[in-house]
Amino acid sequence: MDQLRAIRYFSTVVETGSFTKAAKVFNVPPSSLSRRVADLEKSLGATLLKRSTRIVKLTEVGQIYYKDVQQILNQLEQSNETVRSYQTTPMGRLRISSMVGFGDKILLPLLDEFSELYPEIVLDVSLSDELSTLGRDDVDIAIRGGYAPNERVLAIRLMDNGFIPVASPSYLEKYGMPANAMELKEHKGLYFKTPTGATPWLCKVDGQWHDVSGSAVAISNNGPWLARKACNGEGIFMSTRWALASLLESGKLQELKFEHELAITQNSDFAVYLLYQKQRYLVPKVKAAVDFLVDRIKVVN
Amino acid sequence: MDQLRAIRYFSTVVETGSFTKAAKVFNVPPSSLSRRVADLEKSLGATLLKRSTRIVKLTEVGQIYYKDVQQILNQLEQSNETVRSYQTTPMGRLRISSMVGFGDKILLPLLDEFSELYPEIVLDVSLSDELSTLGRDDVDIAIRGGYAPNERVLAIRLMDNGFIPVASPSYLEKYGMPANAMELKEHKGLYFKTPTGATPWLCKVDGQWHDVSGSAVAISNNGPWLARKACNGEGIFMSTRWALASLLESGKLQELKFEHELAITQNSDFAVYLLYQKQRYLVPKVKAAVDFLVDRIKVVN
DNA sequence: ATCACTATTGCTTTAAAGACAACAATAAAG
DNA sequence: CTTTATTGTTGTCTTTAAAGCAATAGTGAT
Repeated sequence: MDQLRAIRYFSTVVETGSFTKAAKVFNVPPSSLSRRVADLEKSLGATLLKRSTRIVKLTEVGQIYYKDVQQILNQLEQSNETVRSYQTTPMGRLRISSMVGFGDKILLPLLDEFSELYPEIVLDVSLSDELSTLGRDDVDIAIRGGYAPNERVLAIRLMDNGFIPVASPSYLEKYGMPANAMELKEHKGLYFKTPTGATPWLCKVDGQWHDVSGSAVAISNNGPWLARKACNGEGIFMSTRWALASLLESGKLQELKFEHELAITQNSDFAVYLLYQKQRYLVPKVKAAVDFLVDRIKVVN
Repeated sequence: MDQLRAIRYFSTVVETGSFTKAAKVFNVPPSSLSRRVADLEKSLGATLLKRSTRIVKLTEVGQIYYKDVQQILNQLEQSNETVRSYQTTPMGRLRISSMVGFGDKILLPLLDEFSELYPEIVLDVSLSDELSTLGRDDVDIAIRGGYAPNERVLAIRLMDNGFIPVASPSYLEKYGMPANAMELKEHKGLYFKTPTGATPWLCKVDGQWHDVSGSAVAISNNGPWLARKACNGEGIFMSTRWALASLLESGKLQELKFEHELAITQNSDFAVYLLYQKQRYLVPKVKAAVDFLVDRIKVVN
């Protein structure tokens, strides 16, 4: 029995929820799928699917097996691709996932340039602050802030990701420049929201963390909108230096500096990391992109 | 093409270093292997094996592919086993790996009892302080001290693994009881050696780590031998409380207590962990062993 | 230079999967 | 409650792919 074929059949039967639909995917009669899946079940000594003429659904073991097998198929496909593309020019679909802010400000402009260098690579970019699981094989390269990678995943520190407090000159004129971090509590705040929650204003004094957040004017996961509000003098805003760079340069916002530095998490090592599966570095398109991004971003930085 | 079969052929050709030898493993003529491997290479568009009539060896890509594929075969086999053994009585070979000291003192006695409970399980126990990689699928259950598991691996904290300093009454009579941790520097030391190196005497005072190791009398990875030396009054010894329990109880050794606790690593969370792949918990033999060990050790503790 | 062994190739045989039609079962529609 | 359309399975035939076997060519050791 061709177990792999049987597994592929089983897998798409699960996904389409029907033997006939799955049969169309493979351009074979439904009877083939029925037979192969039956073979597979026989060889495993367990029924994977509960069938009726109208509905097909997974049994308890079936669910387990489907999950496992899904991953195995992915890995096999990746290994095949690694070998197939070995020592060829970079080409094919490259799936990149990035944090929204970083993607807008830094990644996408770089990728335009990258596309010119490697026209045979088709970029498939997803911007999201939800941390996709990576290693679960749905992405070639991921860019995340302070993500703890597992052993199969390599992390390259791209740039610092420290948050700095800023406000517009008009705001500071109206409400005064806070003399120290503690005074921030009396100010108005525009808060950036990550998937793990809002980002408070924290300050470490004598080894002790203090929450110095002011009253909230607005909370959002949309950085530019908050930045505009900050420019309008609606409050103090904390964001990354790179996201604020242009506004700082034009003078629309200015950085607030304190004796004790601010942060938005007690985790000290807040940085932007580029993540990829280390074995995938052998695939030319992945290697090209990793090398390119690391080089460019480290130079800029 | 039955890719899986081709991969299995390829894999054992690599392992036996010969098409003919591999053919005997499968009870098929060598020509079959030759053809299937050739098919595989054709489908991958790369040569995996450099053949001459006398010698077969992997190409560069071949090595990569072999490694990947090995793991995939393992995972598939595990998934199949999971389904096959689903809801059967615990049976089959159970591979356990443990640290030497813990194995001798605690694990093996418990396993004797376990064997009586589950006579159909064949135990395959390896004691070693080298941290086997686990998750790389060569072991069902591993017991390790302070191992950082990856996401696929579940870690259950079994018991504390803090090191305590001990010495024989005779030693203390001769050299005096050290009044504080710093004085240890003037004493004689018996040092336990882990695969990552010897274990110094460390002491945290006011948030600052100090090495308070005394002059070395002996260094070994053999705990009992060092313990005997300590009983002979040859020096101060640091080891885990559970390893020293009987000697402490009999009074042959006594614990040295200081205001500032000692440790052998700056890592605070030093404990004995039981590790297993979480999906494997569905396999009855693994579930039986994990449940048994956790229950028994937590009760004792 | 010969010899023993090994991988490959051509051809035949055998086994397994695909194709097609008929059938049985079930959920929705009237 | 019956009909109907759809779906999964089963039987039989066809096609495809792998196994078997014998012969060949190449290579490292004697």
